[in-house]
Amino acid sequence: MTTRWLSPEEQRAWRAYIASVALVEDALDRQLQQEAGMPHLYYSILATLSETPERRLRMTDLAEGLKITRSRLTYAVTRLEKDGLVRREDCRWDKRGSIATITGEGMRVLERAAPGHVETVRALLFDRLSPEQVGQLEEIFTAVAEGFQGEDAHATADDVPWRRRSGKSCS
Amino acid sequence: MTTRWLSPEEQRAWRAYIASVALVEDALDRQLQQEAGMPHLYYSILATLSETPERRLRMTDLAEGLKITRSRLTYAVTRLEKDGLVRREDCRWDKRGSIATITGEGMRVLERAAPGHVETVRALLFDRLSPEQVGQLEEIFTAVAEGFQGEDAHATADDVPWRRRSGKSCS
DNA sequence: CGGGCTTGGTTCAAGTTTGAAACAAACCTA
DNA sequence: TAGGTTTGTTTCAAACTTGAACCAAGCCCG
Repeated sequence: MTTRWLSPEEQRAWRAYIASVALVEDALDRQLQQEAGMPHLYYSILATLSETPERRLRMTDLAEGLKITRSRLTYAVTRLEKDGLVRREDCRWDKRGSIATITGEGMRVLERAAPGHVETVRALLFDRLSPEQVGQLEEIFTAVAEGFQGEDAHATADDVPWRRRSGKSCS
Repeated sequence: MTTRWLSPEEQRAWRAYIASVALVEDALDRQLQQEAGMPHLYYSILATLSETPERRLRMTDLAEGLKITRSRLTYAVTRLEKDGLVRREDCRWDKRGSIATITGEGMRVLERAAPGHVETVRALLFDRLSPEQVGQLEEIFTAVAEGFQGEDAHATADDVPWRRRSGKSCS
């Protein structure tokens, strides 16, 4: 089948998207590195843990929630643990499991960094959008994210190079 | 001033955005790694060079166009050069300058990879959006990107941690 | 001309990410 | 219940990114 290239409008959209994502991620990383001494992902790990009822999450669930690989998470948590912001505990029900908890110190760092982070997100993104656009943004990326949901359910997953096969949640 | 936290809707939009960006970038990297043996950025470097009238660009211009740091580009071009897909030439007008050109082999690799890449972009993004949403996407990220334009022009740039100071284009 | 500042690019070490391989514990199932 | 498969996590080496430091080459102005 002959390739359906991107239309001019799609191309413009794609380019604007790619450029913005790079700029926003960079800016976010830089801001958080400055104010909290960690990149955005690490902040997100703390944030995710802090929002959980027990302030703890199994590694796999955390990785899935953040859409990152397990090994990336392992590395990040090891660093955060070294910094005393996160602690690892054993899972009582499943001896294979490892549970990450945010420490008091972790909470303090997070709370100290949060305002600046939110300000930055606003400055970079929301301040530049109309209320309708915020709604559109949500719909667009909800749709995009949905495209990935249940990936491994399909038998075709193996054929498709861009799909990541991964395990199921089980916390 | 007390922090203006994100509204629930903003929060949903932000999360969907963050998750999708991670998923899309990963999928893109994986697909290109499979089919072209290089990550998305490297493909973009080739693509950018190929679209230029002379199929060449100064390092700084290339870096600015792709919104990446010079050092990142240096590394990437070194690799691509090692693979024979890009060549470095001296800039005659400015002896400091270095110009990256895409080689014939680079063009071939690019052309071979392009259809699969476009397919993937469609599958991940455009196939999931209505025509109106494509327009919205473009407007949203054009606005976001514009927020960064002329960064260094402002005297306040130094105060703001998320801004990257960089030189002007001069090709 | 002769510093001194700016610009274009690379280099280097430290940090991060990737993907495959290794392990161990849980889960079948015959 | 033994043996094989799946699941949860880590490990390891190779690749990549970051930011600061460095080196030239252009520029500017007295």
